[in-house]
Amino acid sequence: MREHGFAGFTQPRVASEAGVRQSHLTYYYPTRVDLLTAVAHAAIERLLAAVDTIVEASTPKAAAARIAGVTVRRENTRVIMALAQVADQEPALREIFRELADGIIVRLGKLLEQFKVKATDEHCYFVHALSVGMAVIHLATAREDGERRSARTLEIALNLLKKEAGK
Amino acid sequence: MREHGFAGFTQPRVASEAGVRQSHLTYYYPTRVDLLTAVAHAAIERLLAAVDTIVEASTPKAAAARIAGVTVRRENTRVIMALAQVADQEPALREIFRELADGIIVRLGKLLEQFKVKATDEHCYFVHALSVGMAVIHLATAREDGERRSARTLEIALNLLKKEAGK
DNA sequence: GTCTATAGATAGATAGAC
DNA sequence: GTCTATCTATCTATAGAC
Repeated sequence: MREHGFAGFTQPRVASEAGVRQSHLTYYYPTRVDLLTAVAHAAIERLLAAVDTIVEASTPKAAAARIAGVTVRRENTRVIMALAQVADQEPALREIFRELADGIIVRLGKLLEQFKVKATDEHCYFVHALSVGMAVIHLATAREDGERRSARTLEIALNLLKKEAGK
Repeated sequence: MREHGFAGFTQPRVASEAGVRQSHLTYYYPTRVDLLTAVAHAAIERLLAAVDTIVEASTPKAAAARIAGVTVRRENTRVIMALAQVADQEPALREIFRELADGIIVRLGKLLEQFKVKATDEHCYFVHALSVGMAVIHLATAREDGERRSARTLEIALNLLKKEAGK
């Protein structure tokens, strides 16, 4: 999934990568959705861990750079995006994505508080959505200046929030 | 694609919906990518038209509401997201998405200028990414308060930009 | 030029061997 | 419990009929 996205994620391929027969894979994951659910859990744990390292940033500029770094990891975006599409059609995965979203909001809350920025859920959601959007746009357009652009835009956003809080 | 997303978009289904045989569909669109490219052109034209109606909004609040309305049209997001994933793997579609991104930036520029907001490309990109992110999060989580949340967040964002410009 | 029968490949799932 | 041969469904693409 990291390489070929949703379309490339098939039982035969996964089995082959894992060194087992496709027919054996279905013993552990009887249906395709079972397998996707397991992948979703793993991917989300990974992503939240990445967000945790962002929270450690000490300045808004450093945080912006770290978030930008995550948004341009295309393999990462590819996986989450593929899973998001499954979530759109599968209630089980949707639940996992709600937990992911909540987890990110909590972590961003800590980050913003650290910078003495007003950290309501709405402000956290704002930063979250902005980051997701940049990641998706980067995946689809693959522009070379993606990371710089993301970092600059995040800096602008965090600064705006800071000024808002300063009043 | 509007209903079942990327996974449901197959030649047999499209052909059936169109009232022709699958084998006939391949006469007009020899390969799957040809078909996807045609769909991308149509979807993007549609989306830009929607953005055009947003630009007509006379107040930031009205604009926020209209953008929020677009972000929660799930069938819409489903299509664009599916195509974005194809773009990730197909250079031909990537080019189309770059044009889409540029088209949106231009239109948002007009919108922001209308509100006397500093409308650099970066500020437009900011609003674009924020909107994309909200749409994707809404697709994956399907929360009921999605539209209100989107509208509120966009209002906050536009207000922040306005204050920035007021200085 | 328009359309279809058919091929060729690959997907996901199951019944059953060990 | 672990693993596989095999079945069925479905997909994309082509060669060729009209």
